Amino acid sequence: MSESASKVRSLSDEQIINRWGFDYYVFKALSAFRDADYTAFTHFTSIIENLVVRPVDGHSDMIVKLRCMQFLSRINNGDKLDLTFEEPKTPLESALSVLESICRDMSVPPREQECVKQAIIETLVMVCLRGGEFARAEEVLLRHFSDAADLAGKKKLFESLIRRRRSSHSVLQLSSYADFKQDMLDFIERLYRVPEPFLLQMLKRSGHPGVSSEPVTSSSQDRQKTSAAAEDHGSVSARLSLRSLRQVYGVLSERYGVSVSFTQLQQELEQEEEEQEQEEEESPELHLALTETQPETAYAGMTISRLVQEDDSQLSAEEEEETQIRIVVPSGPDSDDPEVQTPVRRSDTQNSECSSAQICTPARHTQKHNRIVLSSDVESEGPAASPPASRCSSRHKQQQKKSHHSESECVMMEVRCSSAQVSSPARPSSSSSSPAVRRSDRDTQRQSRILLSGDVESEDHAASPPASRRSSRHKQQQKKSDLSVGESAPVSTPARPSSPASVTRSDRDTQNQSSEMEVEDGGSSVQHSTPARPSATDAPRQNRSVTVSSESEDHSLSPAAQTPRRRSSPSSGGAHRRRRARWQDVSGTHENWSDEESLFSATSDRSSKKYSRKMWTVQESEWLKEGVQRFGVGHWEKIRSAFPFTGRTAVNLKDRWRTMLKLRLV
DNA sequence: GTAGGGTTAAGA
DNA sequence: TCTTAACCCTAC
Repeated sequence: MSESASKVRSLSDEQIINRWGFDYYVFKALSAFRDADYTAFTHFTSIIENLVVRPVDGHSDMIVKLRCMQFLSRINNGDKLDLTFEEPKTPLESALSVLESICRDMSVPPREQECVKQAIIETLVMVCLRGGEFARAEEVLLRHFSDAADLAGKKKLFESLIRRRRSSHSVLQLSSYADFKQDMLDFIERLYRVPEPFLLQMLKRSGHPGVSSEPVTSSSQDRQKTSAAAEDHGSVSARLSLRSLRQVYGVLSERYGVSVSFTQLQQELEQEEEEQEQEEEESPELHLALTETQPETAYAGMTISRLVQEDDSQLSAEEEEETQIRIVVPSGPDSDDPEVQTPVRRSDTQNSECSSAQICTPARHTQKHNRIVLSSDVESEGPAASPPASRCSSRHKQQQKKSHHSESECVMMEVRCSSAQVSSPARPSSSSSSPAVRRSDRDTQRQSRILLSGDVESEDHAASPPASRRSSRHKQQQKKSDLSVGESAPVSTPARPSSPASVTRSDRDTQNQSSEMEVEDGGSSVQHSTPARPSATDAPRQNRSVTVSSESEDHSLSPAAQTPRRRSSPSSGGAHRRRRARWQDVSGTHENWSDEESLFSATSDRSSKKYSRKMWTVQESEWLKEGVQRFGVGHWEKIRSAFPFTGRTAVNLKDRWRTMLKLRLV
């Protein structure tokens, strides 16, 4: 067998399946974008974002796809001037950077490149003007706007509007932002046509009725489809004979270069089943929960519970039960928003004046509501265009809800961290990729996230001085060993009130564990070599889960995960504690993933610039190594833009390289 | 943009 | 309190 084939064989089931999932969600995200269902788009990018922190079989076009997603995410948020993907750039400026990378990686005709660039810049100027940000408009105009003769008139006009502080002008209304988004999508699609994903093909081949690669058309439809798909999935698998499955697998695995044999998979499956059975003995409900049929729980609780069940076999039975109960409770009257359901659609905005504020608000609302949604599992979207005032009221609502549901939200965060990492459809993207889910003990970052997600919680989380942070950290650490994960509420300090954020620590840890994404890009896959570092009392990952499987063990050996900075609480007691200990053990640090790390998510609040530390993931280190191989040491900027680093500067790369050299990792 | 020394945050 | 990875600052 060829080397690559054996490499493929060495891939874990998770890597392969994540790759399928990745392809699928990229496909869906593009479809959603095409249908101007930007809410769904952000949901999908959020899923992708979470997916890629898990080990993924990184095939050749993965980076291209990631770039496209990055680009569209920035475009999608381009009318929100208060968001940033990379400070201090506006989303559209970030889009320009991504565009450069795209153009570098793929052969884009210079003419088209220039056109797209110019379109972005013009739109950015218009967005600034519409939003009354004249200084910024001027800056953009000076810094980016082409001096080409044919654009001189337009430039002059913009200059004049800036001078006169005019935020409305016929020119500004000529094109809507929604049109612009679609133009950018056209560009991406011209550049790279995403093939139909393997999973869809599988589903089609299974003869499953109603399966089409048609894009989602609206979030509500999406919901229906999603839930239908979820329901149907069970029946499909039930209907498929082993023989036909083997045939389909044969054909498709050949096409997609998956050379894990069917028999091998079967064996693994059997093995897993055995292990599952063992687990089942310990937590029979978990197994039950994995079935599609649900007890007559409220609708609202169902999907979330399934999410929990499908993914989080780490949850013990008792947790499971508790989780379900808690999730269902809040899905009361205020769990949905009647005024919602109006995504920004192209048709809507075409005729409208389409001021940036108008465009902005829905997304914000979405982001805000998502958290609620998450706990109620009723997807809702923000009102199409609500004035700031209504935002405020909705904010209050949110806060009220928060106080009511803080407990359940805690659970939700827990749910997310273990199960919904990859799959929560209700999870907002951008900021949302969870203000609260991310590193919570970073005031600045939390603050920025919070701001981004609609300022909902910002008041509660005023930045605290380092000292208090430290003390709160200590407190947490003290409590850590006593607290079970879901009980984070008591962990409250002025700096860190009891909120989902407190849970995020463990959440973070999980993410850390999963952060070492092994992209085996093409043939150059390099499993990260383990540095000879003492790995403390690495409690074995005894709580193996269906999702994490033995993968995580490999990862735990990675440098990032192996950093001695762990507070491994002695694993004693119930599953809570065991799991927690495991997270702590493999996490390396709770800060492996920070806000900026999200591939598609924006952060905001450029003002609060505080030193926050973000550990390097194995994946990033791999990129760096590859970059150095490709471009040579010292070309940090080139390397940075050649890989989808997020939140990393060239200097960061240089520093990391220095550290890697020091640690003899290279 | 990069190199290299200094500083800081956070785990041991 | 020590150690160290990540980050900052400044000179080039």
